[in-house]
This record gives sequence, C-alpha cells and structure tokens, in this order.
Amino acid sequence: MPQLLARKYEQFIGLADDDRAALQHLADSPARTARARTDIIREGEQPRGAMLILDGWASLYKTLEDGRRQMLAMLLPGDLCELNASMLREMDHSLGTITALTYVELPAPVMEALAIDHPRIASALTWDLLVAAAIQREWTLNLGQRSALERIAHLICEMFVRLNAVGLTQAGGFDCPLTQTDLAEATGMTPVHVNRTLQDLRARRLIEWRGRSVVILRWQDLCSAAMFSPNYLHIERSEDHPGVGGQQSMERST
Amino acid sequence: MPQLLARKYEQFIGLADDDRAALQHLADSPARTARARTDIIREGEQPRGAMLILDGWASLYKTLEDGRRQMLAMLLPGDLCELNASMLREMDHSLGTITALTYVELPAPVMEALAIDHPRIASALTWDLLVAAAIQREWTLNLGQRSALERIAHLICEMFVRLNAVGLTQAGGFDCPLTQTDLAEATGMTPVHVNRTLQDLRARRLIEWRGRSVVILRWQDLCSAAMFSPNYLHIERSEDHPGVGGQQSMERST
DNA sequence: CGAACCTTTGAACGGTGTCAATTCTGGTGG
DNA sequence: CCACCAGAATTGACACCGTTCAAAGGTTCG
Repeated sequence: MPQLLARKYEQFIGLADDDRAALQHLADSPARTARARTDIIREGEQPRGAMLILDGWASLYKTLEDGRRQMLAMLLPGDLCELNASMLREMDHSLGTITALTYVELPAPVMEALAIDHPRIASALTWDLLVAAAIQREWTLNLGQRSALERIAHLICEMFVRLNAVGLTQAGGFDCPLTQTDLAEATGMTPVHVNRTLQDLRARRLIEWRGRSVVILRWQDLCSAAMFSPNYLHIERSEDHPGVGGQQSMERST
Repeated sequence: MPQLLARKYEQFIGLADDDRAALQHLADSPARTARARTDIIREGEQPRGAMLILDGWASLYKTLEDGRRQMLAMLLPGDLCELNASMLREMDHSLGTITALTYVELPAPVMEALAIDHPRIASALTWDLLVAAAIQREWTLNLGQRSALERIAHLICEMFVRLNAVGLTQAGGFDCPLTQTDLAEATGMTPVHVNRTLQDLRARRLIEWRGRSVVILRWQDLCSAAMFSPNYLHIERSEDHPGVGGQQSMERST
C-alpha cells in the first residue's frame, strides 16, 4: 500500500524525492472506509474531490431507468478517479464499492496546489487521465466488437496487467473479488452466460478460477484468445514485470 | 465556422475578449484539409499535436487484427481531440475522416502556452476533456446495455444536441453524412441490422432520414425510446436552445 | 446449521448476424 | 440530357450467439 501512487507514476515519469513525499502525503490524508457493495457517490449528486483508492476494489457504473446496469471502469488500489470532476455541476455516473474499501477524498484545491508545486506530478496526473481514457476506449471496443469469450478473456488480461503494475499479482495469478454478476455488468452479458463462458475458458485450460483465486495458465494463449495487447495501458518502463508462468513474457506478441 | 470554439466553451465558462481572440487565433492557424474516408493518424504512430475540427465530420476508431472495426467517438465541427496525446509514446487508436475535412493541428507547446496565458481557456480545455470522457462512458453504456433500436436512437439524440451546440441544426433536424455502415461501426451492429432498425424508427414516426437529411419528428418520444438524457453532455447554460419541432423543449424529462 | 448469496445446469426463445441478391441513388462522362 | 457506374440501401432466408426463466447445487459466515 505504501508508495502505490509513486510506484505507478514512475512507470511514466521519473519522480524526485519531494514528489514521492508529496504523493505519500496524499495517501496519508485521513483515510475513509466504505463497506463492500455500497455507493460512495451517485449519479446526479454534486461531485466532491478526486478519489484515490488505497485498498480494495470499486467500480464506476451507470444505470438505465429500468435497472439495466453497466460497469464503466474497474478501480483497483492505486487508481485515481474523478480528478477535476468538481468542475462539473453533477455526476453523470456512480462510484460503488465491490469489496470493503479504503480511500481518500482529495478536494480540488489540494490537487491544484499539488500540481502547481510539483510539475512532474502534474504531468503524471495528466498521464493518468490519458490512460483512463484509453482504457475507456478499449472497453468500448470490447463491448462493441468482441465475442463473449473474448470479452471475458480481455478483462482478465487487463486486470492482470494493471494489478501487476501495483504489485498485486502472485505467480501468474491474482486475488479477484468479482462475482460472475460483476463480470456480467462489466462485459454487458448476463450472469448465466458469464458462467458458461468461464467454463469454456477453463475447459480450454487458459485459466483456473476457484473462489477468489484466478490463475492464468497460458498467458500468450489467453492474450491471443482475447486479442489483448497492452499498448493501450501505456506502460512505458516495463523493466520489472515478473513474467507470467515463469518463462513467458508479457510483451506484445504480433 | 468562426467562433466555433468560443461559442462552445461559453456554454461552460465566461470568456473575455482576449480569450475569444486567442481561440480565434487557433482556428486561423494554417488549416489542413483531408479528403473523405482517409486516415489522419493511425494506431501505432507517434502522436502529433491536438486536432481541432473546423469543418466536416471525422471519427476515432480502433480495429481488431481480424478487421472488426469500432468507432469510439464522432468528431463534429468545433471538436478537439488528442489534447495532451503527445505525452504518450504511440497512438492507441486512429483518427479517420468521414467527409472532406478542414482541421488544424495544434502542437503541444502551442496548447501549453495558451493554457498559461489564458486560465479561463485552460479551464475550458479541462471541461472539454471531461465532457469527452463522459461521452465515452455513455457510449460504453450504449454498447453494453441498450438494444439495437435504443442505440441508434441514442446516437441520433446525441448528434442532434451536439450539433445544436455549435449551431449546425435546422428546424428539428440536421445534415448527416453518415452511411448505415458508419452507424453500424458506431453502434457495434451489422449494416443490415442498422438498416432494419432505421426502418423501425421511421415506421414509428420518430424520425425521417432521406439521403443526408435527418429530421426528428417527435423529440420527446425519440429521447424516451433511446433513454436519452443530455446530462452527460454537461451543457450548463442552455439559454438559447431553439427547441425541436417548434414547441417541444430539450429539457430532461426523467 | 441455517440463510443468503453465488454458481451451475437445462430447455426454449429471440434478437442479431450472415450471406447473397436486388433495388435505389447520386455523381460522371459521353 | 441521358446512360452508366459504384456505392449505398434494402430484402429474404436461415443460423447462431446470447438471453430468459426456473430450479438445483455449493459456499460462506453468522
């Protein structure tokens, strides 16, 4: 948990000691907690500050009047969202927890001061925004063009790479609190079909998924089944990727 | 075409004369042109500056290796894209024209200087980025949860409101250069099904669409068929919306 | 050890996709 | 001014992916 943000941003830009200290200072702000499956802010409400996830998983989502619900983004530890959102009059989406969550709310003035005092952090924040937008575009592609199997596989690939970037993977797998209903909301499918698709992925020996434990058995094959290429995550300096399954690399194939 | 940007940004923030002049100066930069159906920049290439659309329509899109293609955003006159994109090593999506296009390329240093000299413009640019992200989220919802009819109807509603904001609507309709194949790429459907869905919308007397002319017959009913609410476009000061179909209002109905 | 939630299964349905023609339209050259 | 052409729109028949609805197992945790 310590240095989550600094670690992430150093993938993009070198930080000085005082930059790291400033980022650590953010994470040391009085943390808030929320229980699993609760909303932190809802569509229609007035935006508060940016939200920095310290521990646990959350999601952005929207709902239609008749109850249909679509997840828009998965928020993992180290993720920042709603940056600058307070410029808008009201929220156009909701932020809800998946697990119990520890986070900090960072009011706009705090972020402004931070950006002024630390130009490299300002750059890193812009980079963070760009990457979030890129992920949103990839999700658009996911929903619009990929088949059920490809969508689920793609989501697994993305979660793995993102968790890996903050040190939350272990030996070719990760701890995943998502239910099949969550996966359904993220991929625009029904829970029933998610279940069948996961069975398919397991039958192909691409992954194992028991309880909260996801294990990726064949990274390259999973990537190609998903048509996953990590380019949109814009991770520039990938020196210390552990590699999945021992010898396989996480480099783009093609 | 003159004052396109200023007009749009004044929906969000008041501008001073010198702000307007600076925006006009941008649009006066040596304009580039591109023919219809050509790419301006492709995935994998190195980002250049921001792109400001002066005239014509374009789109952002991504493709999968096997040729499946998904439109990510519709770019209309007055739209700005790829702001800050040059911070990233390579493009993760492509920008292609739909019609013949007039645009300007704005190198990062130009935009930086502009933001430093004109704080209100800097705010407006951030607002622009936030709205673009909100639209991307709405497209995610569109693809993930809405039916074919809802998707097409929603896209038409969005295009109308956005064109209206830059004065490109006429009497409850607008000039639309999109082919049914374009609509298919935007909505994640096949061209054949787009065709049938448009017939459905026409049979319900919600729209007319002949050639390039789109006429919205019953705005409120189209909105509710689409579950469209313009809140995500974050148009704050909507004093001079002409209203569609004479007496109908564009306010949200809930 | 029960209750709540999650996962899994089966069968039938239906929205969209696929494929292949055919008709229409706008722009072009003779 | 008209014949022509390429692209766009339209149509029909059929297949299939994913949904729907309902019920049965599993798991977790108080």
